This record gives sequence, structure tokens and C-alpha cells, in this order.
Amino acid sequence: MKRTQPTKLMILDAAEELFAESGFKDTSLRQITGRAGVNLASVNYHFGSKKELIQSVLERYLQVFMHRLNESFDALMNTASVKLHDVFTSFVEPLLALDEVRPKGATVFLQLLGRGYTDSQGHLRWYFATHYGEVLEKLVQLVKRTQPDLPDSEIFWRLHFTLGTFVFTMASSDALIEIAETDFDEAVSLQGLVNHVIPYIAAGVSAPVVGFKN
Amino acid sequence: MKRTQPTKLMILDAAEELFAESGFKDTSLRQITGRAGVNLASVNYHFGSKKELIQSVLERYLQVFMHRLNESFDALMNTASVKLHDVFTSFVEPLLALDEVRPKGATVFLQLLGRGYTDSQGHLRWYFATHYGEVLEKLVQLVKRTQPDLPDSEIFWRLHFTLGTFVFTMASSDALIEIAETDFDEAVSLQGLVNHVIPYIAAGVSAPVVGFKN
DNA sequence: GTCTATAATGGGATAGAC
DNA sequence: GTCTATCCCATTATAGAC
Repeated sequence: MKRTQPTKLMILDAAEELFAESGFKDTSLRQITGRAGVNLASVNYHFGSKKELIQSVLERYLQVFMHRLNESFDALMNTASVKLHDVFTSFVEPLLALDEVRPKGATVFLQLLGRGYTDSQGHLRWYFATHYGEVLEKLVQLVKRTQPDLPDSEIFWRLHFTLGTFVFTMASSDALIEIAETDFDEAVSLQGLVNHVIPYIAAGVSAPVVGFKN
Repeated sequence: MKRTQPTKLMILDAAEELFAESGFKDTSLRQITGRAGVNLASVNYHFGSKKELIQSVLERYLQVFMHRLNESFDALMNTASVKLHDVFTSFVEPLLALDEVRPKGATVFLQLLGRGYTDSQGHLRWYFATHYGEVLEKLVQLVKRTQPDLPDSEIFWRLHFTLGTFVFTMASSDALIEIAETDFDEAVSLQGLVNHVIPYIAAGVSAPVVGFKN
């Protein structure tokens, strides 16, 4: 009853907060162990290196999120008429489920995602493709079904635009929510922010196709 | 005739390349002076500190870009019927003008913008608001004119989503263009990428307004 | 203005006692 | 598993000769 938490968990919890706030490179092991109240050397004992610590932090969320997202997609693929809005809405439940992994889990995860994408030069993209390619493929199939006239390459572009919208928005969600509060008297939660962004990206992905000059 | 270039310029040119590639934090003064072929100490002599060097690199582009963008907006505001698509298209000319500042200037500028927004925790957002608030205000006015039914707060949200789409896309433009090349046999230039993204963001901003739960 | 040399700091990682 | 002490490295920045 007096035990607080295993050191390994304390490190993970402190690390993810700091990573989300300041990015991976700008967070030192000394800051992490300081906040966690554990010894500096314990990071290397439990994780081997800072790099592996970063991976562990991300994986704790990715496992839960991707598993649930996969199930959401499966359910949707067995549905008669799928709307694009439904495809993006199926991200919501898996995302909010992360609040059970950790307090503020959904927010932190999205911020980490943003950090991972911009800090580490495509490393995360490669990790996604190799570890969760199957889930991503289902996403493409679902979008394809709702937008049968969209060429494959255009789906590729628009899903990447969407990723950018989402990741950037969530990486700066704290600032955005604060501005909305002070400038527009709107008290917005993370869920509310997601509700705002879904119509935006759904409209973008389903925009009419025009002739392009590349 | 034998003079290559002033040291100060050599530093700026080398710095912006490395910053765009790897971010501000991940680029050391040693890398910069190494590529520029100048002495390490000259950075502090000419710029005072790394921080001021970063500012100088950004300002060289921002001055040109914002000045031209302001003119584009002025021209548009004197036009009878403005379409949303026109508003976003008015970013194109000021952007491409940056290729005259430096080779690959437009690409580099957009990548720097992405870096600045994600690396430095809202510092750049504040800089924008204080130095170029007038131009941003014109943007809001123009969008308002094309979307009279959109509440102010919704314009705020959607313009930030748009910023995210744009910045993220451009920060990873190299990777995206390479993927399009290998996976879809599409040879896309930066201009082509911009052409792809404009319909997406225009559709997002003009999406129908729905009732929200915040 | 440019150079060498070096100060001052902070980073990740580890050896070895407990 | 945990701690102290330390190593080794890279960084930014500066002092001072030229």
C-alpha cells in the first residue's frame, strides 16, 4: 500500500509529458528523471537508451490506438453504405479510448504524433508503414469506396494533407484552445476540436477533382 | 572579380539549407560554418548568437513574402466578386517569387515555416501576429467576404486547420514528392504540390457549417 | 574581419559500490 | 534495482592574437 509506482512506469509517464511539451530532442534525460523522481541511471537500466525510451513511449499508445482503429475499420467495411464522414468519425472512439491509458492520453498521443512526424525526418512514417500497413490499407480502401471517382494518386495526396491538418492541429491544440477561449469565449475540449476538424477534412478529401499541372 | 561572397551571406545561405533539412535545434553552428567554408567564430561576430541567426534567416524570406502577399490581398480586395479559390491562389505568386531570393527559395521558405512552427512552441505565431498582423487581418476579411455565413470563430478554426495542412505538407514536401514519384509515377514540382493542396483547403474552409458540441 | 584556442555548459551513457 | 560519481562527447560562446 505504500508502493507508489514501478520506476519504469514513472519514467514513461514523465517522459511522455515532456516529449509532448517540448519535443524529443529538446527533452533531456535529466529533465525526465527529475520529474519522475528517479535516478538518472535508471533510464539506461530500464530502456537501454534515450532512443528506445522514445519508442516505448510511442508504442504504449500506438498499440491501443491501432488495435481499436483496426476494429473500427472492420466494422465499417461490413456496412452497406459508408459515408466519408463515417470514415473519419471512426478515428474518434479509438482516440478517446486513450484517455483510459493515461489521463489526457488522447491529447498527449496526438501531440507526440506531431512531434514524431516533424522531429524525426520520416522515421515515424517508415515505422507506421511497416508495423501498421494493414490498417492504413483498410483506410485507403474505405476512402476509395466512398470516393470511387478519385484516382489513387489523388487519394494519396489528400490523405497526407489530412494527416497534416490533424497532426499540426493537435500538436498545437493547447494554443488553439486557449486562443478560442480568450478571443471568442468558446470553451473547447479536445473532443470539440476533433468535431470541428472532421467536417473540414471530409470536405477536403471529397473536393471535386480538377485538372492539374504537376 | 575573385571575391566569392561576403561571409555574412555565406553563413545565411548555408544556415537556411541546414535548418530546412534538419530543423533549428538539430543543426549546429559547426555544421553551418563548415558548409559555408567560414570560421566558427564568425557566426557570433556577424549575428551575435544562434538565435539571432535563425531570425535573420527567416526574415530574409518573410520580408519579401509578406510584402507581396499584402499587395496580392490589396488587389483582391478591390475586386468585385472574390472566390475563395482566388484568396488561396493569391499565395502562389508571392511564394514563387521567393525563388528569386534564392535558388529553391520557395521550397526552403515553406520548410523553414514548418520547422519554425513545430520546433519553437508558438514563438513564431507570436512573431507573426505582432509583425504582420495587418496582413493576416486582410486574409480574414477576404475569407469573410467569400463565406459570409461562417461565424468568426469558425473562420479562426478553419484558417488554422489550413495553416496546418499547408505547413505540414510543405515541411514534408521532399518525402511526399518522392513517394508520388515511386508509387504513382507522378513527377510533381513544388508548384504542382501547391496546385493539389489549394482545392483541398478551399473545400475545407467552405464546408457547410454544422452544429457542434464543444 | 578573421583566426586559434579555449572556456563553460549540458548532453547521453556507464562503471562499480551498495 | 538503485545510487554516486564520472567519462566522454558536442554544443554555444568568447577572449585575444593577427
